[in-house]
Amino acid sequence: MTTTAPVTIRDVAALAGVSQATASRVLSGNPATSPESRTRVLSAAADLDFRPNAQARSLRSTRTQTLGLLISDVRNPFFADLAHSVEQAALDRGYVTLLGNANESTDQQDRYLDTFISQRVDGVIAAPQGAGGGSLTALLERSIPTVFVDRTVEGIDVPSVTTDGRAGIREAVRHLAAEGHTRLGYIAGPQAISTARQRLEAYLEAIAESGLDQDPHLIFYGDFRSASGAAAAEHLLRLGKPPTALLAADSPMAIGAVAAMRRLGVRPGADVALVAFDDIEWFSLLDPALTAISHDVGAMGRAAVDMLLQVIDGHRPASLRLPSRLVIRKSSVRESAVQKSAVRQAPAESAGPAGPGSRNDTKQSDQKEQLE
Amino acid sequence: MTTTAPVTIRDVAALAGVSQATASRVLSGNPATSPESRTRVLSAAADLDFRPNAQARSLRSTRTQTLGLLISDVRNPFFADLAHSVEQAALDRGYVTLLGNANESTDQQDRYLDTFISQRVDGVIAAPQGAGGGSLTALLERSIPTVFVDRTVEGIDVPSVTTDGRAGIREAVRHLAAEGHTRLGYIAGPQAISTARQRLEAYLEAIAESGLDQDPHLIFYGDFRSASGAAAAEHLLRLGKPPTALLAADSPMAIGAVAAMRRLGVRPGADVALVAFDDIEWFSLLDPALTAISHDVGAMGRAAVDMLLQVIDGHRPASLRLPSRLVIRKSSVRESAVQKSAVRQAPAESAGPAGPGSRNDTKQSDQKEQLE
DNA sequence: CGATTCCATGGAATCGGTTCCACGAACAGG
DNA sequence: CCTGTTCGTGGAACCGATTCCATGGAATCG
Repeated sequence: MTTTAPVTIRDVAALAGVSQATASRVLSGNPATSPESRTRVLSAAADLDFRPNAQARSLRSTRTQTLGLLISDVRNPFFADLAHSVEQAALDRGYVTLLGNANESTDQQDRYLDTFISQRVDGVIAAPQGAGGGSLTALLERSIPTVFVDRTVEGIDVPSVTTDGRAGIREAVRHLAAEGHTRLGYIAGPQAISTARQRLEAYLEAIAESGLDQDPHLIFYGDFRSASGAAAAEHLLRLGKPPTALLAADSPMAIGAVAAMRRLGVRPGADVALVAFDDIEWFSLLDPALTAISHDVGAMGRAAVDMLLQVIDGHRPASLRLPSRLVIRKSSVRESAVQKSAVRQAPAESAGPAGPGSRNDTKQSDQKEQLE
Repeated sequence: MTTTAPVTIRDVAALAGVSQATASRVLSGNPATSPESRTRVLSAAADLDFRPNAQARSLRSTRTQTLGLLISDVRNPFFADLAHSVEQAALDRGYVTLLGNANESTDQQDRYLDTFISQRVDGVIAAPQGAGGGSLTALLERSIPTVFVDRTVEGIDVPSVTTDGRAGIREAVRHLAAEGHTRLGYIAGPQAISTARQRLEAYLEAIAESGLDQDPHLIFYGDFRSASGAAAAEHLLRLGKPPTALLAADSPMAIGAVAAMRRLGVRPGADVALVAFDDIEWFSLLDPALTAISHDVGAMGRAAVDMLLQVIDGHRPASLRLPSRLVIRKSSVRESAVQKSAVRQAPAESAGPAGPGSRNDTKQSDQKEQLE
């Protein structure tokens, strides 16, 4: 338990027989160094197993090589995917990621943004919620490079990468209309969140366009978590004139809806159609497989990092809207029981590269194949 | 774009009419301050919207209020849950979490551990992999407080929170034996990881104990990712004498196995039984619902944080082994087609509080119920 | 060959907090 | 009334890097 004093750059310089300044230049890649001192410093650093103190470094240089990622919940598979792609893209460019879970709470969001400010992160990628107040303003007042991802905040003008849900939702509504549904139930997200507002708006437009029933009782406001999706399904399916199809504004609520339908003895697909916003790897494994509005989360995360680095470099990149599209599976297609059992044995979309097993292709790095 | 100089504690002190030292004492909660100067400093800080520079603070105080969490992949629901609980528990105690995804790669693990060292995190919670070499050793040589979670490394003696998989696996094997299976297929994890080794060992013991077939061809070594689970199922089910039940050592591989079984036209439960290690919220939503070995991830994360804080305080807490237990669902129970359709409408375990919709009860904080 | 540029280098200032230390005032005890 | 604590305070050192600036030697140029 001898607490040996940590190795500093002074020790490295001393061992290498050069000044502290030279050691620093070598170790931070400054070109103004002779090959001679370069080798001496590097070998001294290696001998001492020197690890520069990031605090000291960034105190002077005002760059931390750290970026903050604010999301609402890692347990939501969509955000887990997003966190993963952001983190990997950042790592590739030499940044580490500080992760903050707002837990769909504005207080905790502020708490994390404050932390990001104190930590002097070089930039922030945020899936924000609520209005523009609080620490979000503090962030911008300090002109800390920021980009929004997935969500935006009205009135705050920062570059963003979002999904254009409109196309997917319109496709979904048309698809359900084509299947003969006229009364759809919509499980909306919390209207404090931009994506929830946009999806609801797009939905309302789409049902008007397709001439479907616009009864406001068919809309239930959830909170983007699974429990509220369950409550929504129960409520909607117990209406006097229940809908024959449900559309959930995010995947956790769709999961909740599936659970509630099971409890109520309602079979998704056969009895009531179900469509989810956000496609998740294993949605195709449910029986019936879940129809979903899909978008490319990996691309979204990488684009957000690229964009943020541009902002850090002083540019002002244009916002990006990524497309969404409907992936039709069994949960929204009427069919007889016979067809159904046939389908179960060989589901339509499972053979191709879109199948669940092959979805890890974002980066086919080191897939050890097997070895028995 | 007027880049105003950031507010420092000097500015706060000047406005409050006290010295820098006093301002610092007030702002860091040092009791040796008069109520008089306390109010003056606090109001000055508020007026200027002062945010202390965490770098400067921790450079001098050698405490960063930051801890590093190293996991292998956030996209694995088990680790997402773990990350969430660790992060929340840490936040409650005033720490922020630096998240590192090793991506099941030792190189990336080292890269993140190096970052943690450079960032001078106050402690590290790691689900490690590989042998004890590399940056793991560097961490311990610097006596940086560390605890292992979920996994351990042979020969490295740090406190850990792990799951005792033995009981769950034995239960699972007995259950399958009782269902009449004699040839089980086992989808093992990579043997560089402690949990994979332990689970395999427990499995081998259990099948010997239950007198089941010990044919080594029935064991397939995957990599804890879904693609390898799919490969495993395909391989095992195409053997000359295929197994009648599969046991997967983690949930992504189980998901891959489900996908592969679908592709092969093999019905989980009815044709081949399937049991997964790690229970996931929506496993009960699959049809048939997946039998799984379950453990309390939230408790694991919280315990890891508690333990780490004790190590930081200079104590030497004892390691903790959390229990696992088998949750039997339809995927491992033989039944007739008639029973099956009845079950689909009201699955056995969905009514009670263990149902999927209610699984968010780890912390029933602010569940907005609904509002329509 | 002398003047000028180039370049690697070391000394010292610096980033923005925390903390050591000395000091003076207030207060309690004898 | 004098001594001994206690307590809040300010000045200054300090944490460990980066970076400004001056310097001297080598290389280049007229």
